[in-house]
Amino acid sequence: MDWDKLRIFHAVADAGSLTHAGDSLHLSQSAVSRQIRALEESLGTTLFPRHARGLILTEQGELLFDATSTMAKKLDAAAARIRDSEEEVFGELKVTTTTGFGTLWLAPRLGKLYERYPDLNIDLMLEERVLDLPMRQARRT
Amino acid sequence: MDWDKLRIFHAVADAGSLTHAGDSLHLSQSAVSRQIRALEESLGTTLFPRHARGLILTEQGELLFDATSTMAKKLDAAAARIRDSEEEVFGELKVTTTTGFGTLWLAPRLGKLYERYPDLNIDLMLEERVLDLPMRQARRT
DNA sequence: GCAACTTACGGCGGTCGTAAGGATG
DNA sequence: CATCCTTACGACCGCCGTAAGTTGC
Repeated sequence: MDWDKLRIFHAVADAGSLTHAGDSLHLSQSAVSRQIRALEESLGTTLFPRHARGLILTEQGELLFDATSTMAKKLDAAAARIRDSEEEVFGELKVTTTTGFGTLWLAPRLGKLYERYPDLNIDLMLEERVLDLPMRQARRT
Repeated sequence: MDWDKLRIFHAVADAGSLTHAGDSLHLSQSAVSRQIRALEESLGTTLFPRHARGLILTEQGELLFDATSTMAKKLDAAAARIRDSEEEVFGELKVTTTTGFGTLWLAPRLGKLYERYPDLNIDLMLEERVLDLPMRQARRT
């Protein structure tokens, strides 16, 4: 089963017509029609009565629409939480390392890290000696 | 957002590796890899740490996995209920109509109906006169 | 007749699988 | 060193959009 067809179906059931759903999905009416037909075939059932003026869900359609509504809701909530969780990474990060390692390995990778977490303040300290970590000179402030 | 990628993601998180997920999805490992990458890009986050021996979910991955688990569960339940609801149609259906209509319009369509509901027993009575419906001669037995 | 859905068809985009490259334990 | 993931590449499948046909009101 292709889950993306469920997304299409949900839009159609929500919009009440293939045409309107196609607009909001940026898809042609025929594309939506084919997706729905394929979904119906994979489920072995009819989701919408044939040829109604405004589409009405069958009993099976209602069942599926309940499911896709929950799915859409869960997905939105999760996406929102994911976005939030990314913003949680901030503050200062103090890093100490040897010059060679810092230059050759670390520096090229810091760009991506900073790109992902703009609120992260990175303090890179390059020295030839290795800091004594138990002394807590390298810590998150 | 392509919902089908969520299905792939769910299989991967469930299996714990791209390779194993590919097996159960009947997809190659590289295909799965690309789907996951595309999903990560569309979400702007990282779902799995790079290059771990057995894949481990990031915090965002856990969030998404919660959602897809619920989605998969809802979908399965709905699909089961849909299958059940189809089996509810059974019994005998007594149909009366004029010969012309029955032959030209109705008969070709009964095949599909019977195909969908094998438990439905159709009793087709062709007559030239129209039955008097209020007399309850056409009823569901 | 109009508005909506279905279906046929040609074209293009996307995804697949294979295979080679790089990383990890 | 074995296993897993990533990436490059060529090919193919499938889906899209257009447009014509059909149905219901």
